[in-house]
Amino acid sequence: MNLKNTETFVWAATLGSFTAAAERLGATQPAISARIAGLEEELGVKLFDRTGRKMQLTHAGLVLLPRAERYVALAAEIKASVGDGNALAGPVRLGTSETLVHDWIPELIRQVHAGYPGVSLELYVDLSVNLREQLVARELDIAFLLGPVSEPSMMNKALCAYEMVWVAGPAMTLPPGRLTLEAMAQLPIVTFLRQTRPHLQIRQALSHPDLPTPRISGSSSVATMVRMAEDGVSLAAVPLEIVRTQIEDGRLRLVDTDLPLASLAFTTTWPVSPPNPLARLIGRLAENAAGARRGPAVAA
Amino acid sequence: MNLKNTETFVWAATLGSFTAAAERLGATQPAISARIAGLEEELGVKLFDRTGRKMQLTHAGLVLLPRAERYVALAAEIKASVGDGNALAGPVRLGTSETLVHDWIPELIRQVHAGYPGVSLELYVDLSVNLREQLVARELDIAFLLGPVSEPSMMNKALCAYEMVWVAGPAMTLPPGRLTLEAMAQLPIVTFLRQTRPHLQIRQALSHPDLPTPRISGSSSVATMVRMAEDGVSLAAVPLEIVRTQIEDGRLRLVDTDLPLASLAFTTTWPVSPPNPLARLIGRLAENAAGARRGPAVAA
DNA sequence: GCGGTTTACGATGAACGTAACAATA
DNA sequence: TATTGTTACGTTCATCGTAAACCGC
Repeated sequence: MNLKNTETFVWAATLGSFTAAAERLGATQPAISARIAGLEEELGVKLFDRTGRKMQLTHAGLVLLPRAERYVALAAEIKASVGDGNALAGPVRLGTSETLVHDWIPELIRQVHAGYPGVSLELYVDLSVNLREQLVARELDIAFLLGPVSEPSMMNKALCAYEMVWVAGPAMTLPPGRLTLEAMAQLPIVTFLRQTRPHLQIRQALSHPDLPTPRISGSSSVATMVRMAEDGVSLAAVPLEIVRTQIEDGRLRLVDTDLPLASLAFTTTWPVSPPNPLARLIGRLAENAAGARRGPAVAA
Repeated sequence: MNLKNTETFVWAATLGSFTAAAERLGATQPAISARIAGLEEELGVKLFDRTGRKMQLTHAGLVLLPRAERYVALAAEIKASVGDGNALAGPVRLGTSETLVHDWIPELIRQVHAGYPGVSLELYVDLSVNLREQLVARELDIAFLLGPVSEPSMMNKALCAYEMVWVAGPAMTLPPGRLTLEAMAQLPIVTFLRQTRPHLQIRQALSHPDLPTPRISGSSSVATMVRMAEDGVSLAAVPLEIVRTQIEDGRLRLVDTDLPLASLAFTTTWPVSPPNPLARLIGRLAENAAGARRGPAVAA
């Protein structure tokens, strides 16, 4: 019961391909073949049915899979509870929305590097829709995104929420008082990309026959959005937490509008199988990092 | 988390000595040192405190031990449930009372060889008192003995019971009717060795000031006892099951006496730690073998 | 000095990557 | 023909046993 062979089996069974498992595990495909063959020889049973285009688990393989997952998980639990930080080692592919990168993600990375030197974080910053796909394809081990992801194979856990606010630069001339939808529809607006929830919400609210066609631009970069607002180019819809310092020193000002924005509720999302203890560790650390830096509670 | 290293740790921790673990695992002592060192390096913690005369588990070692036992047990469970008979392999040191060797032990050995070719049974036939000591010293993995063994580290399970009977050869001249204690005390008697329960029971019953000094001889061999009875040399106290064929074909006859003997209640006994799945397997097979061949139920 | 552990070292065997081969659709 | 898994082979690394050194009683 070689642990490496067992882990390889779990990945090959989950991904349904030796080649994919080889990529995931950073080994060559023949090495995966050899590991599975070794496991099959040790147990005296075939685990995969190799006839046909696509690999299929045999009955023995189906019986083994949940046990192998427990075996791998137990090994990780031992390393976590008995070993020092170096015992838990390996790459973790972490996907995250950009918003979080501007808040507590750097702190998380610091904590991981300090407490678990063996863990190498691979950070993939992308839109939640893309992160979702990558999770399903097992290209990510864990992600922080606008969730939850409604997939039976995915676990979700509420992580943190951000109040969305309208901001403008001091140079921008605005009508006095609260902005009406009519007034907003005439202003250039910048927020997240089209595929995101805030963007969709704004577009829906302002897409009304009685209103002029709104000019909403999407940015993949929070920094860009903030800069455009600071320069007076656009009204911007952004998380309050991200622009808190700019508001405090006057580079941006809050704008009251008739269009209150839903807050951004992030979740930690990860595949239930194969179990990835390193990913779970990152998830727990993220809870702390997010909790410590989270702003005041906000209604959804 | 190499399984072999983990198993080695469990044995070294249980036996409190690398040398003892080396003997138990069929390896040299430096190999054990290397395995423990490998585990310590992988976990980044010391598991044994080597200062002083005798090895001592560190805190980390104490935390690891129960987890390592679970790890080893899970690996064995996988082999048993997924693998074929060859997956479960290794030596099992089985201790047994001689009585059982004359009944169902050969059948058990046949079953093990047929169903689990990788398991090599090492059979140690000895008195229950000695088997008990060997179990405590972890020199046996499992034993069938006159139990139970009252040790916190031992598990006992009732296995089978044998009705004890008095038999004599056809040539022996006996007073008519039921034998009184007085009559018995004048006859040469053969049964198990002095340290055994039947021997003690008979000696106690016949050691009375009003009776002549009984002549009780003990034999380490059931075959010898039977032979002595057949030849008319002695009255013999033996398990009915062992002499059933001799009684049926007239080589021995049952003798009614005023001294009814307690039946022999055997238990399967094994150390709870380290967990030995192979030993448990043998124990379960023994239940079947003993149950299938067990004679009629007998009062204690 | 003695029982027991670690260190040193050479040999055996396991695991990997490269490359060539085989099979399936 | 393209994709995927297997076989062949040379290299590298881990593990073991023998032998010697080390250490606490």
